[in-house]
Amino acid sequence: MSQKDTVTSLLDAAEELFSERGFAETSLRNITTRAGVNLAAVNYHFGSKKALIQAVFARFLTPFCEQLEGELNAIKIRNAHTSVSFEDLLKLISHVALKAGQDSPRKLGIFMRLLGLAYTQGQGHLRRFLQKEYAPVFSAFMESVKTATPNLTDEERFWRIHFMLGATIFTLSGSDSLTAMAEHDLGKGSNIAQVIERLIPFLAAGLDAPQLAEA
Amino acid sequence: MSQKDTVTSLLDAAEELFSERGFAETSLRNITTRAGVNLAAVNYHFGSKKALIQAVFARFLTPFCEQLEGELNAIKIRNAHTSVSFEDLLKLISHVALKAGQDSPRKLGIFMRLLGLAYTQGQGHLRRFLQKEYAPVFSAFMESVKTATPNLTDEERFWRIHFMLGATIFTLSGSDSLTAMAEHDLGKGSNIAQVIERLIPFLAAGLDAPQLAEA
DNA sequence: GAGCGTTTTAAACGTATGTTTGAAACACTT
DNA sequence: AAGTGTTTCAAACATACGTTTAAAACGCTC
Repeated sequence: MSQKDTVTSLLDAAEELFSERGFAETSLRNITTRAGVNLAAVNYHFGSKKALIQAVFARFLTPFCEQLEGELNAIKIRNAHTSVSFEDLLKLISHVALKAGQDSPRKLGIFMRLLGLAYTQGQGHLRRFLQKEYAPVFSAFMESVKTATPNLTDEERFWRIHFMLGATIFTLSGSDSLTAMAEHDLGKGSNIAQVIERLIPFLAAGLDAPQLAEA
Repeated sequence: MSQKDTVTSLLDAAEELFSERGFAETSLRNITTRAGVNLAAVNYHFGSKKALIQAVFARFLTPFCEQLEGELNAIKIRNAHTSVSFEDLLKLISHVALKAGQDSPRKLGIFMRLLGLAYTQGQGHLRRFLQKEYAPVFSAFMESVKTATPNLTDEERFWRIHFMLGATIFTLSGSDSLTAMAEHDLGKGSNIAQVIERLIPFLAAGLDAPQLAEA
């Protein structure tokens, strides 16, 4: 009956509750109750609710970005003379993402939902935190995308990347309810890895779509 | 100096503030202050904050769905003997959407952001309201999509529709900040109509992507 | 086992929220 | 102009929130 320590329990509870209800709709009392710890524990261990939110992201994002950076360098070295295709990059990032959430199968879905919330809910402090903390790795990945898609104009690439981001975050963050819907309507469910398998050809085809003539 | 009546001012203010900050983060005092009316006006005219949220959606969605239903029937009659292509359906719905927000150019973006919030934020009452109120039109449109894409398995179509939904909601709801980003990074901004123009080929290509073999 | 830094606890604090109230102001018919 | 139903208003209400506090409990070294 190894009981987790307070900090881990808090992060676990906060992660789940935030992903279910959003940040503002989740109170510290909700979190501490589910974690089975005292209300004051959040402010004692993290300092504030905002800091707790950032810690939830950091726990997932820090190892994820380290892993991504490593694999990115590895593939660049491996393909020093040939070129890295965009589909290679897609597979690379989805592989790293799946591995980052491997301890619990739902983790990746939960985190994708959090990422969606980070985009949509106010939480200016969160955006600033993510920017300051993880921008370099993100930029490096974007540079690789750029050299992998030399046929696209910068503008077209910019927008298509965000179309892909939207499709990914939206469907993976809602994968719980979507697979439930699919199971109900079609009799066939899916797990998140299967959704990603379906997603990749869709994204690859979208990125390769015929380009409108420039103005 | 025609001053709008209280109900309209409240809906306008609520719409903007909700889309900027989310539902829970926007207080009735924020709304009534911006609307220039008394705090009690919300509960007098709408009954509660929840009812106000639903009213904001209804103001956009009711005419939108009526329009969509009409155009859908029209195109079905027009193409009684030929078939309606998926790209026709895409253009149809984007046309109706652009028209629905035509009075103010930002309206569509604002509403898309609200739609994204409806998906991500708790607000169970909202989902129930939207389901009860607008499910029939949505289903009719989906049926048309189904007959327009006979080559897709039900499962593949289900997922690709949601990939498309995600790309659309995500990029259109964030079109303000994304166009700002594009302007900053590339020196070229866009309006929402141009984003939709870029979106359509992307979505069409994704939907037509080669299909994996069934298990 | 005494002493001490760390952690947990129950209680309270101040503030902000959604909602209700009862009187005042208004619009409109007779 | 009186009367009536509707709308506005300032004030208060009860509740929930994030945060702080001071004491108690704990873990560990000497």
